[in-house]
Amino acid sequence: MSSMIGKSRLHSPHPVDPCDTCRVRDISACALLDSGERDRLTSIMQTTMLPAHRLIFTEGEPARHVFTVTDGVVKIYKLLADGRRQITGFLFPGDFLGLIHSESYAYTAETVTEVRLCQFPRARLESLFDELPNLELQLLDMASHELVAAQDQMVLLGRKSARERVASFLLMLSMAARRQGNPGNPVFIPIPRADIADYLGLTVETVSRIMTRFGLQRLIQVIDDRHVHLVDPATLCRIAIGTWNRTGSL
Amino acid sequence: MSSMIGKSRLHSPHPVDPCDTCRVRDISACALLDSGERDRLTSIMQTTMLPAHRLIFTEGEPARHVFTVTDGVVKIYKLLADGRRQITGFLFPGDFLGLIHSESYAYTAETVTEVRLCQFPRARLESLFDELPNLELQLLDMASHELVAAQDQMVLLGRKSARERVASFLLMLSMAARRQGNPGNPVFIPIPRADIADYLGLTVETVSRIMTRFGLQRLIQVIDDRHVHLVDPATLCRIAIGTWNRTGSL
DNA sequence: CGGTCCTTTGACACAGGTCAAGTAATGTGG
DNA sequence: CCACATTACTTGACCTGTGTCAAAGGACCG
Repeated sequence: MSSMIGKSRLHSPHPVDPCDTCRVRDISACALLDSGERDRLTSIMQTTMLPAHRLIFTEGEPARHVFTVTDGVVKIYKLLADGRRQITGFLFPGDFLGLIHSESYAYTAETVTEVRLCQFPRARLESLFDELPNLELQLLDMASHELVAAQDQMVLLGRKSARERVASFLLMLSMAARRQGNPGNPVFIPIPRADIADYLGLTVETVSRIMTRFGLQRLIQVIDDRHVHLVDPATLCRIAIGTWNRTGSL
Repeated sequence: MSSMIGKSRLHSPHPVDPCDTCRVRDISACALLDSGERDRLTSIMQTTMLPAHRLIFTEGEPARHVFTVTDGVVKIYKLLADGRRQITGFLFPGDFLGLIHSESYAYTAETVTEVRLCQFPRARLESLFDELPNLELQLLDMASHELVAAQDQMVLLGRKSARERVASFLLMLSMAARRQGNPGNPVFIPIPRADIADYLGLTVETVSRIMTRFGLQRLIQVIDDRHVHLVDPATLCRIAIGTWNRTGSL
């Protein structure tokens, strides 16, 4: 059965305070837009800093803004009535948030670390569609990439073993770091075990046990809770994709 | 005029069945397009009939076409190296297939029943983007609905018990039937157990056992392999959403 | 110091997987 | 029409990977 770990702890109910906001720069990762078009975009956006463990918006809330993450890590999740939680994704700098074709958000978003966000009022963003036709294309592009990621996650959740899930997760983090220009190998894990568990469909205990086992098997070296050196990334990768069954004596 | 996200359905003058909003609709029936625009679309499309259990395209294959299902059921899935399979979705009439912003398909698509498809050459579809600006918006709409569905499926796969998954599945089928104007209650299950299992992240045996248990508990009445009467849909629904823990003596 | 939170570890339980057998429906060839 | 595969589904007995529960160590903090 599923876990119902620590839901209350995670809900610090402080929505975005507009007073925190101040206008800054952003590129918003739109390769399709030229500089004039980007200026048009930046003109309607607002930058916000949020501390860790802060709600950005909740499932069902009217969707008034769309965001991009410019710094830090955000998690998005859905809850079942009894508190079971599934984290459907982590967002890193450059990722888009709240792109939902409906009046209300379909999930809850919360900061994991301290986060810098760019906020676009949805109404004004949509009014730019006529003006910036490439914008829609860009959004479509993003949505279909998210869809691909979602399908990979369904494979992970439906068909992978716990070891395979954890291996996939470590490699995912490593790649995310590299994409941001950070070193991918001593992997920095800005995400607590409870969130990893709820992302992988496991319990904290299982995640913890697998990490120690990977350590004993010399696949990784656990530096501390938040830092892991990938000693044998090739094997980890084969574990992650489901080629590699030897559990070893451990 | 509706250049606003979500306008097509949510701001429509007619009240809509909430079930309707859960699914992507046929692109050529798209509300955003006028009849001339629809003609433009139909001019580049081709209709095909396929028998059951036929590959439509495979993961990794160059994505040359985009499809809509007009009749029958299609499954899309991904495989792990050792043959484990995760079905990431079933497509019913009106659903869109192959909407991928990349050179190759991200998953395999196969007919479950006999199927009628409309085929659009991707290159020609994309060249219509300038001509029919609403088309992109419609595609964005579809993609974001699929994304919502994908997130629900992640909750199911990551956090729901076997009973909860099977209950969710039966209700999903019932709603899909109703959306197509068919009776939703004696549910017709055009999908073999093996496919149900690979969709729910279970085994055939477990699916089978749960179905009989639901029968013994008078929640459903199994007419035959492919027909089930939902005797107590309310309880099934509470099971599906995770409110209802009594396993009963069975 | 004594709390609180996060993580790890151990002992144990159980949901669901595995393996194997049995039944029913359908098709196939003679 | 009958043997006889073949395929799909169910059922039972058993096993195992993860979940559950409980405890303990560290880090941080007022």
